[in-house]
Amino acid sequence: MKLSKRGEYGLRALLDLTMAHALDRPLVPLTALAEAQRIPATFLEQILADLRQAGFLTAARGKYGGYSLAKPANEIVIGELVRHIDGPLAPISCASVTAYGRCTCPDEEHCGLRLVMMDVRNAISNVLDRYTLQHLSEVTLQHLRRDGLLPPVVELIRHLPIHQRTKPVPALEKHFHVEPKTTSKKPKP
Amino acid sequence: MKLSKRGEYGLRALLDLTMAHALDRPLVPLTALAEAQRIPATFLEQILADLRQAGFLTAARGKYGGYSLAKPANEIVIGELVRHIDGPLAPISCASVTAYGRCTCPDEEHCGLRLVMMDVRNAISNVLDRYTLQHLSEVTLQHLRRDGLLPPVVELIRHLPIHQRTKPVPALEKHFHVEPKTTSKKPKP
DNA sequence: TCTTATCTTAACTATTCTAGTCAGGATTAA
DNA sequence: TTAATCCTGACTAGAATAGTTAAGATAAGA
Repeated sequence: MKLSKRGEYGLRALLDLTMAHALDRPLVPLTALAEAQRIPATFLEQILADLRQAGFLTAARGKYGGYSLAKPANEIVIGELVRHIDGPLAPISCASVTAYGRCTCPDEEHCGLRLVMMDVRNAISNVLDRYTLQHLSEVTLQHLRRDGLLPPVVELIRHLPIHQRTKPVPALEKHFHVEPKTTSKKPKP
Repeated sequence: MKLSKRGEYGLRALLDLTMAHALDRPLVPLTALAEAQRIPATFLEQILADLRQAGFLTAARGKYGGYSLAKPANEIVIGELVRHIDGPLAPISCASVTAYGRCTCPDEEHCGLRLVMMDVRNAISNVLDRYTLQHLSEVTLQHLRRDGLLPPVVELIRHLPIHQRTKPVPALEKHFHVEPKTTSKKPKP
């Protein structure tokens, strides 16, 4: 019934990212996530690259780049993350709702084991599909606040400038071709 | 969140054994279990040997030998079987009740991931620790009866003589729930 | 006693999975 | 131009998984 290290690391990193976002640091470099959670950086790189390709994250390259959540934290369900990283929730394939497959049992229709495993599957889903990154972030931040602490990852990126590279989504650019912006000069105060 | 093949095969074989017992065939040779469930016999041999050493089964060697449950089916809890074969129910060690171990996370005390995984662990336990082989056997037999069938394993051993090598089948225990025998002597009528 | 059916034990193997590492490249801010 | 970042793909050591193989020990029945 194990969650893999990949899964554990991925979730921990996303949780840090969510908390950082909640504290106005929506862009976090991988190194900070890896250091805060003591995850081997090159391994985490793999994991986050995968989560980006799956649409959970966005990344900004280059100096002062990093990762951000691709959607609001309350739309990222833990169960979906676990399914993406570690596969179906059900202990055996014939008990899976989202990824049903026949098991090797000769008579699935009458199988009492299948019934109990379907109950297990639903019990897991009732937890993991109920909560989002938002929930985990809130409860963790609340615990930390009670002890007067901030998430370590936020401490680690305090010194970095806040770069507004998480540009406002260019709604019109998707519909029109527009010339690249000419550098308009700001009047100095 | 997977159950291993070992776990699946072990549970299927035990369930067959329980149903056979319920139908007055408490002693089943490995070959019948393997054939009925389409499990490689030599692999199942390994699994049952382990379950015997763990005290869930007894074995009778020699001709007309086989395996039997070592205790009444209503005392063999599915969760314990799964724990024995596949390890703790909790997805990560820091969420385990019966086998707690620190995970690699730097701040377990405030970890929201741990909380959700403890909920998952409890949800799994609430299913697997509630049901016994007796329950699974009953529901499976009921399904089979509804379709006018017997468990294949029982068909497979019909031709074998019933050898009273294990303790006499306690006829009344099937009809009444009786407490495990205590050492206190009851007055004889 | 001999044969046959059964469990016992231990070692062996092939494949896949896990948990990473490593090298080189592309992109961006300063 | 340089430093900090993400990107991609290949690589690997070790463990786990799912078995197989071989040489016994035991018991029933002829």
